[in-house]
Amino acid sequence: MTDATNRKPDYERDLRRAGVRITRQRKVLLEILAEAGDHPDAMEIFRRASTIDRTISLSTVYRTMKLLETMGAIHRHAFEGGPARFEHASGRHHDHLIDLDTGDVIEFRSDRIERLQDEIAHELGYEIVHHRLELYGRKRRRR
Amino acid sequence: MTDATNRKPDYERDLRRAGVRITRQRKVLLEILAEAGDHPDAMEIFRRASTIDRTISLSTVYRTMKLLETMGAIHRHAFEGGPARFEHASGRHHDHLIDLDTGDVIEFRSDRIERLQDEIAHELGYEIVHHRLELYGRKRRRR
DNA sequence: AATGCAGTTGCAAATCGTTTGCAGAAAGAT
DNA sequence: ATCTTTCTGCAAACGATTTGCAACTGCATT
Repeated sequence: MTDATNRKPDYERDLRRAGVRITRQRKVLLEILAEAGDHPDAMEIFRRASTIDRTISLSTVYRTMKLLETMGAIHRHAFEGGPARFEHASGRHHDHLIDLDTGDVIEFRSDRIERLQDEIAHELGYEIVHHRLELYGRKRRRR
Repeated sequence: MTDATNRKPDYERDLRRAGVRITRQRKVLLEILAEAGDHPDAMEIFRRASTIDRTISLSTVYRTMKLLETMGAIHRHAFEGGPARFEHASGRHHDHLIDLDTGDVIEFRSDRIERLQDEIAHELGYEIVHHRLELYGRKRRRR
């Protein structure tokens, strides 16, 4: 349904289409999400937004994230039980490798793993709705 | 190191060995964890413990879970960003399939997936310390 | 069995991340 | 320009978890 191949998705159009208003603060947050190359949490998004629009509130960040999530525009992660971190849902599905030393998040995908997951769920009598695969590791000492 | 094949691990011995005291409340909590076939959260553990020992406090549940976790005696999960849920670490490693309708947690394991994960991490220049694979799905309509 | 002390507890208060009630502000249709 | 409805900021509420503290208790010692 949603065009998932575009580099920069037109969130505003989606929002308009969903009948929600395009407010100043939503524009700012959308912009930040589109530009974010990482996986910021609410506080970090709030900080970034504040530099553009001093009046934005943390509540609005949370409310907007929830809105965008239910619209399927972003994904919410909670690595290691930490605070929720967000990323735009524009690209292809992928999983995450978290660098335990730096906290960096590296994206990857494996069709073979996806296929195996489906097989397993199927064997157990289930249909997968979504899944979450997180690898936690550290850089291999380069010898 | 730790005997991972036993049905019922001797937590008490491990605790003693680690130089921590075997208190009345720890005995109760250990017992509950050993018996739990599910993945209870702190409040649920507290409830179960209360039926055995009326004086146990929720703080002690949390403190003990943290202690056992750092000892490697239990694992902590946070499915879908919910409250932490615990399980004893005695058995073999496994992943989880969460039934979205009932909340049931089904354990499974796949050596093939584990192997693929290692490969992927390796390709990215990483060594996996641990990982987390959660499948969220619903029972397949039996036709 | 009594003693001593560090480790442990229950309680209440604090903390963290997140949500919510409310009155005022501002989209967007008319 | 006006109206209706949605949205906002603020502060207070919230749920899960942690912590400070004074009282208590394992347990090693006499």
